[in-house]
Amino acid sequence: MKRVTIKDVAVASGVSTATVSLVLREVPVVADATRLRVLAAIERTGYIYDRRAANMRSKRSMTVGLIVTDLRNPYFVELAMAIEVVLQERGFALLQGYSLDDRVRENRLLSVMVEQRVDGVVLLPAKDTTADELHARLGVVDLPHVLITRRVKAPIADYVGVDNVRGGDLLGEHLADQGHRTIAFLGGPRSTARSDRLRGLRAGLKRHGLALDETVATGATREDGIAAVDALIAHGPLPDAIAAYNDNVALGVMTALRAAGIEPGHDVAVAGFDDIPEASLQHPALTSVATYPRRVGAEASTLLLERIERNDLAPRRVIIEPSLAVRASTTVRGGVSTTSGSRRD
Amino acid sequence: MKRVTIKDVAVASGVSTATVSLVLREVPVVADATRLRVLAAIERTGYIYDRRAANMRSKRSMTVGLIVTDLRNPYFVELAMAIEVVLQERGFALLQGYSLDDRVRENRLLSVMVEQRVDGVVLLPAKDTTADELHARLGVVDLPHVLITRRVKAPIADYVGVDNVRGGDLLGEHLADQGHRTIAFLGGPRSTARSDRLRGLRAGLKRHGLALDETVATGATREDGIAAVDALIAHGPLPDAIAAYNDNVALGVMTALRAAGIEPGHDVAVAGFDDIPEASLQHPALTSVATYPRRVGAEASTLLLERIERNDLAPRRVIIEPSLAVRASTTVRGGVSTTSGSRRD
DNA sequence: CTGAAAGCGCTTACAG
DNA sequence: CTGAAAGCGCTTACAG
Repeated sequence: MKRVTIKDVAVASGVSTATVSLVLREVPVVADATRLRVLAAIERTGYIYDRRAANMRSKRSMTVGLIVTDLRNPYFVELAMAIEVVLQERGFALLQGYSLDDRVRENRLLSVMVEQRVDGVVLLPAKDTTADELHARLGVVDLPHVLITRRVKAPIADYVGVDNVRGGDLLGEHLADQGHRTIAFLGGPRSTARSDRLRGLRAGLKRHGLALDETVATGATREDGIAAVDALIAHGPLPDAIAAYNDNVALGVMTALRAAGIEPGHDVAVAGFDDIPEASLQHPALTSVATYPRRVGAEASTLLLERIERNDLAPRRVIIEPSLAVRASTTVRGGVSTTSGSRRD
Repeated sequence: MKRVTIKDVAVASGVSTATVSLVLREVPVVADATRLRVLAAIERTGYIYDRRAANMRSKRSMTVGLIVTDLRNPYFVELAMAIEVVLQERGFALLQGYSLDDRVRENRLLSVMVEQRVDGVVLLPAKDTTADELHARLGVVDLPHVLITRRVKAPIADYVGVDNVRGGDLLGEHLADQGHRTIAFLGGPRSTARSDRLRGLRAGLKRHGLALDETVATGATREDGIAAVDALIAHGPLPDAIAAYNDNVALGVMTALRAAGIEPGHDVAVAGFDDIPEASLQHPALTSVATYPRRVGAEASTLLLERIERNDLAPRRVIIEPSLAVRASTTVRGGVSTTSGSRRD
């Protein structure tokens, strides 16, 4: 059975294909009587619009690419879903892929997206992606794109991220305020996010005359948090507080402490970054630096849509201000009991 | 600047566009000398393949649609990522969307995918999706598709899921074996998965002369688990064991118990379904019925690829056998201490 | 092994 | 307000 095309509809309604096209795109020039006749023919023939053919001719694809590293981090899930919802509403289809933090996979995904002629790309770069690489893939073909969350050196693209230095600083201040004197930082892959968080944390603590015990960079998973605590316990006395690279790691930290008979929040304070939904749903609830993935996603979508309209804009940067969600995991031990609510953006 | 096309490459290398096309598709008939000349011209001109144009002519799109409800459930994340990896390897681009369990959103996503002429669709149906609807969207246009995880009534499509009755039965047996006498089932939206799990659980318990206290159906989130426990506590004495609709709910259950000063695993046994990665990373580690999302994803991908090749196959069903991952959350109290390892598929 | 021509299903000027 | 013709960038028969 042959596919029904615009031509069949034209014949069935006694008009030209151009007129059918006008009706389909709801261009308001068509006379009402004609329009109704065409719509009836569409109904009758079971015609289905071929957006690919349309886009091919009109040089748009109404498709956007979205690459994140790994959805097993709830932070990335929030980000991806926020972007999907916004772009969906604007009529775009989303070509999505996961780089698994692997440059080779990332490159392959970008190639496919370029060959499929997406109108633009939102990219959370793999941890070792370079600006040169992005230029070769996207810059050369002049494809609108915006980077999120992770910076690359010498960027020449739009970027949306959070002020991680500020976030670290907020947390440092808070931990010092709560009377914690020895603080360790655990987990996280070497990245701009990690070094920024660490730097801010140091600055916040320093103002109170405190320093930081850094431990080795690892990954960003719960397993990494567990491993880091196991290593910490093997090494010697525990710190008063543990600041984790992110909430995923922090949740691993809480599990490992508990497994060792140490009550998180009570015996050792624990805090994380991102304020993923799970953070407020722990007991004790986890103090966390909120980094607003939904807002990052919304901003990134907006920037991309603007750039798709006109790609001659200078590179822009949107930096989201973090905030601290104070909860029981850092306040019980210090004695300053707080009934801080959860917050969601 | 004009886009470089196959025509430019043809001119630059002194052959016809047909020959360039043969080179691009690596059809092995082209003479080596010619091939090299064309490849050089591609390099020189900076030509980039337009897969959309190619697909349009050849009636394939090399694109597959994937719709899941909500990535905030780690089970769906595993599923989505497994499918992405398999199809990516086979050269397909993935158009992904989230229905948020909303039929209207699901329908819009399906429309877009159909209009974009995807080669096939993998769908995790929203909870109230009907077979009629799917037929109207997909059946009428003869679009290959496979349903996963949730059944719809009177299906006429390929389906991959897990044997939830069997899973419930395994858990019922285990809880009875461990000496738990009063058991409650908490959470979950009304769906085939829920009623199957419940039915199996009842059967397993019944063999040991035990019955089940069912509570109301809710959602499938941690919040739902917390709310269910709060209601349970308000109502009266706690059961020996709580079987949660899924691990998400079970984790909420553990949090709520702990917040009430009740130690999960020690004071009340807790178990879930799915064996998401977090399950084995809790303390106490969570007993869970493993439902193998990665395997479901892999099977679904295979079925879809086969159906894209030939769509006249009769509907097929693949039912994955669940297994029980026994951990401390159900074994400590019963005294039968088990050092069951974690398992991942 | 290579080329000339037609065609995939639309939209886009351009006429009228 | 509507139509005839050309064209988007490829692949597909068909010749030779």
